[in-house]
Amino acid sequence: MLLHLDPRSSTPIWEQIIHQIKELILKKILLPGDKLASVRELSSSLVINPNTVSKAYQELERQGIIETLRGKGTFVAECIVPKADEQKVEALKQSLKQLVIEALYLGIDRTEFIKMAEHYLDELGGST
Amino acid sequence: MLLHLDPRSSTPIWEQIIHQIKELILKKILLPGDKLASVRELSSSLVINPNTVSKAYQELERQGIIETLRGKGTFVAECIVPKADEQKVEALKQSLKQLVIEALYLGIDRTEFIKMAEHYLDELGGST
DNA sequence: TAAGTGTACTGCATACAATAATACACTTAT
DNA sequence: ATAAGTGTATTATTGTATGCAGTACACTTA
Repeated sequence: MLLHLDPRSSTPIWEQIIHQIKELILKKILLPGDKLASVRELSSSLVINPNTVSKAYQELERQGIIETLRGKGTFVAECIVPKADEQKVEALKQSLKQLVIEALYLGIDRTEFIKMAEHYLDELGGST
Repeated sequence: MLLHLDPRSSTPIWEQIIHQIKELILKKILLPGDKLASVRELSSSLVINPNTVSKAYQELERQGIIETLRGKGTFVAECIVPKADEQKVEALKQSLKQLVIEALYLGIDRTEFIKMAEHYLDELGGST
């Protein structure tokens, strides 16, 4: 589990952990049933507080992405059937809109933006 | 200037103001030279503190999107030539990557995501 | 002169992130 | 049984960011 944290980022550490674990799962580097590093292991290797790792794991479990067994550890859950949470989809659309606005102000044109999106969709298995 | 704020959002009010003004400019609803509502006007109509509006205007001016003349008011600047700020482009790519991850976990597939992106690019004049 | 601009500053309340230091409940291996 | 390793819970503390309140200043226009 090689995670790269940026302490100077404005996004909280526990969110960075969530993002990267999700990415590893989408890329099939972490497979269903795989054991994650323990709270104390990960917190020690990242030199952060155990509570911060615990918070990330709890949120991932709340989303059904990992499962935790007391005394045994935390594991990648089976492939989840994504439920169309209309509220979250709407929030994602707003984020996408903001991203498009920022891109246009950075001089990124339509084709370039689409190309970037396709790149990440391919990288993360968006067509599987 | 019809702005819609969400006090319960986690994104700061001053950022929400920035986002919406940028959107109005991209949509050509606000044109170069147009006068924006004054700090006190806008803060009064939105029922927020004048300092919050001032912070939004200052950031917009720092980005070269509006111009402010003391005692006269703030105005939409001339069309800016977007400079390819490599650092900001890189940050935007990371945000896009996160957005793709979230979308996939929400069950949004490749074609649907691309369709959403194209919609906003069209709406905001990404091909002009 | 008066009213309307943007700006600057202090203080205050609130919320969140992150840490520190413990303690608890459970599982596994010895 | 015991010890070590799991996740979890609690309390306290620190730092940072947001937002508001209040006030004051400098400038432009009528």
